[in-house]
Amino acid sequence: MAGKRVLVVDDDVKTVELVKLYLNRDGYRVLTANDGLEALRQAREAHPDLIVLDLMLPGMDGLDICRTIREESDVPIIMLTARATDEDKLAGLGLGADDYVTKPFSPRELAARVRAVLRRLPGERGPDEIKHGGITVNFRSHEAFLDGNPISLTPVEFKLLGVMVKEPGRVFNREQLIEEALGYDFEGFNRTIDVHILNLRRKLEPDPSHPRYIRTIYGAGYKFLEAGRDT
Amino acid sequence: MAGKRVLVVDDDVKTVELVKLYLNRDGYRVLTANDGLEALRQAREAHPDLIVLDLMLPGMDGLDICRTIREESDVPIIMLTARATDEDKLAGLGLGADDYVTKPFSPRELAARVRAVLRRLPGERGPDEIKHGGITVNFRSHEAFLDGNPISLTPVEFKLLGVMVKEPGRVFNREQLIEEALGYDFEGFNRTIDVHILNLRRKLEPDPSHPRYIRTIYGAGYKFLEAGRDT
DNA sequence: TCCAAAATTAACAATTTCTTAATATTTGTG
DNA sequence: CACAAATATTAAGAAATTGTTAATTTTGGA
Repeated sequence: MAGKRVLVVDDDVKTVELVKLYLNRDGYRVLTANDGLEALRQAREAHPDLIVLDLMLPGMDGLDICRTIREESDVPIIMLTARATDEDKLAGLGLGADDYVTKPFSPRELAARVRAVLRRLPGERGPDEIKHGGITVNFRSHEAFLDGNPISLTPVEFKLLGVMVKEPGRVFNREQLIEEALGYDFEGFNRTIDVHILNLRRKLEPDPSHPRYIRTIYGAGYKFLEAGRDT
Repeated sequence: MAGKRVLVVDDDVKTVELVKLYLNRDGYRVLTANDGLEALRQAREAHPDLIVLDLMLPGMDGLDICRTIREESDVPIIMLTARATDEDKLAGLGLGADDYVTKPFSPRELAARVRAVLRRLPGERGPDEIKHGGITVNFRSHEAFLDGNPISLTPVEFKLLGVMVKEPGRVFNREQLIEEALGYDFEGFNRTIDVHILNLRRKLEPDPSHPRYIRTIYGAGYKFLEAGRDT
């Protein structure tokens, strides 16, 4: 993951610079363009891994740019717009935008969305079903099982488990879990995660006070234990 | 790393001199400015590696300066301010400040933050796992192993070992270890590190009284022995 | 709109870790 | 070898983190 390239297109230089700053901080290489033609040129020549595209552009409309780029490649696009109507949203998504951010936006949130879109890129989507130990998570049917028996999870619980189960052994801190399970626009208390973890454990741990699947890493976060390991 | 340049901007001459003294001591070359216009001129002409910027300036507001500088470069900025409200903090960070210190501040802490910001600049992060001799440190899973067997470390112990293991053979003095493992806002006793090192040794040294991995350098600090060396 | 389920927050308890201080040991030096 | 300075060790109290419960707010559907 050595510095993916992100093309940021907006006619407002300040906006572009602000976004660039935040993306740089996340380790991305940032290309910029201030109008539609320049955006097209960059998209064709540099083949960025993702494009952040303002809907309102001088000369050529953002929707046209989006459509044109879409005809030439599958690069993910995050739309940026002042308008917030559902029609715009649908139009943008219909044209192949992967996400949608309305102005004024927090650069922090945009950066989170860029991370999210790029993260779910490689290999499109993972397998429909993942098994580890006695836990089975089926993303297609949105079901979870413990030793073959279905367990009923709330949406947040399902996402939490899903995120951790995809990378067994990896420690996720609360901020990471919030970003994945509660959404990057969540502004609340990060210990909310604790309660969801607690509820998850009650549903899937044989002995919730001695967790076998979801382990706490003191001072760091939580992780789903890789299968077979018991330490 | 030959003397990075830091621009310090504050209308109070004493403050500037105090900060300059501490930064000089750390080996930085320090430029100074007492008002907004001078700050802008310096920023444009000298291209410093980092700017310490007071929020309250005569003539031009610090936020305006910050915004203007941001339009012209990606130089990291540490905000300095008497106000401490969350809105100010957000405004500053939204404008691209990299860190925030509220007055009155300890010059020691400011210097530490300058080091921290400059350190995380080259960015990215190292490998997920590092091995030396019988020691393995996995940053992804937040685990450490001795000859393949997991050893359970506290957060501070893990950070300490992690820092040293990344640069085997390098001596770290107590202040450096405190900055990395306890945080640059730590105000406590120097010798706290000794206890953590002791506890680390108990967990990972086959014979803690004859350390093989974490060696004491009398009068200097500690180092993680490079693999294969035994002296 | 109203209800039920879910999510979030707040408060307090339980646990783990950190820090300090006091004492012992080791190291370097004249 | 003796002395001073630096480091090691121990144990206890302080601080931080997490677990848990319960009350409140929000959400989504009938």
